[in-house]
Amino acid sequence: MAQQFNLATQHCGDCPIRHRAVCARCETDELEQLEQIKYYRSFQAGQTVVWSGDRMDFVASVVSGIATLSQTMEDGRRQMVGLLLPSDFVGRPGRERAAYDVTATTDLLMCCFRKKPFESMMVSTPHVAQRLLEMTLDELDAAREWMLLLGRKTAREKIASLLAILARRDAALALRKPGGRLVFDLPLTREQMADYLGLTLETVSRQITALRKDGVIDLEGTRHVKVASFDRLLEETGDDTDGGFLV
Amino acid sequence: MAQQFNLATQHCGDCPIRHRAVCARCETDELEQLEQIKYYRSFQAGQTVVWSGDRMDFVASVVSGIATLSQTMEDGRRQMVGLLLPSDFVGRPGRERAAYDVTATTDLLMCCFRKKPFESMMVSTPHVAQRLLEMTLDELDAAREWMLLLGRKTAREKIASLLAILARRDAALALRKPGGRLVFDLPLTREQMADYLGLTLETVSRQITALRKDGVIDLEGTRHVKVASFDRLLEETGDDTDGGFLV
DNA sequence: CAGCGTCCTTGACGCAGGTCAAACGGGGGC
DNA sequence: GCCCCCGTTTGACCTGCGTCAAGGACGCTG
Repeated sequence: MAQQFNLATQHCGDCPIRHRAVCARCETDELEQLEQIKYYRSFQAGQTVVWSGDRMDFVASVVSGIATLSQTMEDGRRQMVGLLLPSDFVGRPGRERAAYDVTATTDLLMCCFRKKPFESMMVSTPHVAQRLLEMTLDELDAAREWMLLLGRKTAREKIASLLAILARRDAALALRKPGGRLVFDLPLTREQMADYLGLTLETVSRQITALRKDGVIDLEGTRHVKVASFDRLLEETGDDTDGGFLV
Repeated sequence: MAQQFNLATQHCGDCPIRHRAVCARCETDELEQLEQIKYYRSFQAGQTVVWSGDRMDFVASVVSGIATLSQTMEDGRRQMVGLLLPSDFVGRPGRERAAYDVTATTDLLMCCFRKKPFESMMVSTPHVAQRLLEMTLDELDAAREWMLLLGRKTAREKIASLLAILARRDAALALRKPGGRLVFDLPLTREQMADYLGLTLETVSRQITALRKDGVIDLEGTRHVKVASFDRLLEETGDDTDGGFLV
């Protein structure tokens, strides 16, 4: 299912996320250094990678699959605060314990770096630190976009926004433009979507049904989505349609 | 009102945010470099610093006063996505245009760096880049905390959380512990609080009244807050009371 | 094939918070 | 002193989404 790139003989040069992950800017000698402190770990769909508050002695890149970051309140209310896709970075140099629950929502392969030596590399090899800064700034922008969604959008707009993000990402992976018709699979259950959007799973289900009835999307089974017109979907997100995306 | 530190003869060595801003880690020779590309700008309460989408040829540190970052939807719904206090950083190296509206909510003094030379320094002086990464990671954590608030907290919990943050920060500036009784002024109008919390100003007003009636806070006029018991306030935020704060 | 578990949908109902409207209060200008 | 403006409070009403509950679709196991 996930591209099984051989765990015994992995070389960074062959890595599918080589050009987008935290190592993107590294020269070959820097890669060799990274190679010495890295190891792979894989998780099954549904498994927890770490619990918030746990000691965490590595940082990592997602190689394949999808993971989530989430926070839980004492009474069980949960909010997802990050959706990690291939090439995304997990963990914070200089921090000893995980600040969030990290969960594999699909089968997941992570490229882990031992924290201590990684922290040294942060100082010695600027290319790693530079790339990490860039990625962190992107994440901050995404988080702020998400704050607008959580604070001000209606349930329908939230669903449309999530679908638009997933569609865009899917198109990006397949190197297509998200212009016309799109087809993709939802990588999240209704409950996970609800946790992402600050809704209940019932509301998610109802709004998806509504978007289907209104012809914005088409569903085959419960996860397979067809978007007839991406522009139509965008109209439903409440975002500026015309305004170009920065980034 | 703001500590008027003389704009004509400013030296980084005397700067009130010297030890906490993006320049915190710099040695004296690095400071001298920064000094050559910096200039001060001040804004009156209510003024806009930049509009989202505007060209922005500087990055900056807040020296004194408070600024906000916010996003606005076409129909006028607004969400604050950042509250900038002294030492906080504004702008993104490598980006040409502002991604958010930046507004001065009090009289504001900013230490601006011309973007081009600042970007060169990012490469040449690792201390600047390191500090910026650290600050950005902190901001990302704060943003994620805020996502939990926006997505899952009740109106009362939102208000209590905001008050707790303001109280904590005020105590930090004054070098006191937020243990017992606290007194501070709200730096935001009810409407700005609403924009921060994803509420309407009416709901903010009602919940503040409710907290006052329940003896959690005490109000003198409309902005001056007394917190009898910080622990009591924390109970109202919905957060883990016991759990230590990471950071 | 029956039985079960997981995920999803749908309906009925209630309430937290949004909307609309009116009025208050304090500070500044004249 | 008076007026006006802005931020704020309060009330009455409404509605979007949450809650609770039931049932359907699908896949897995025995």
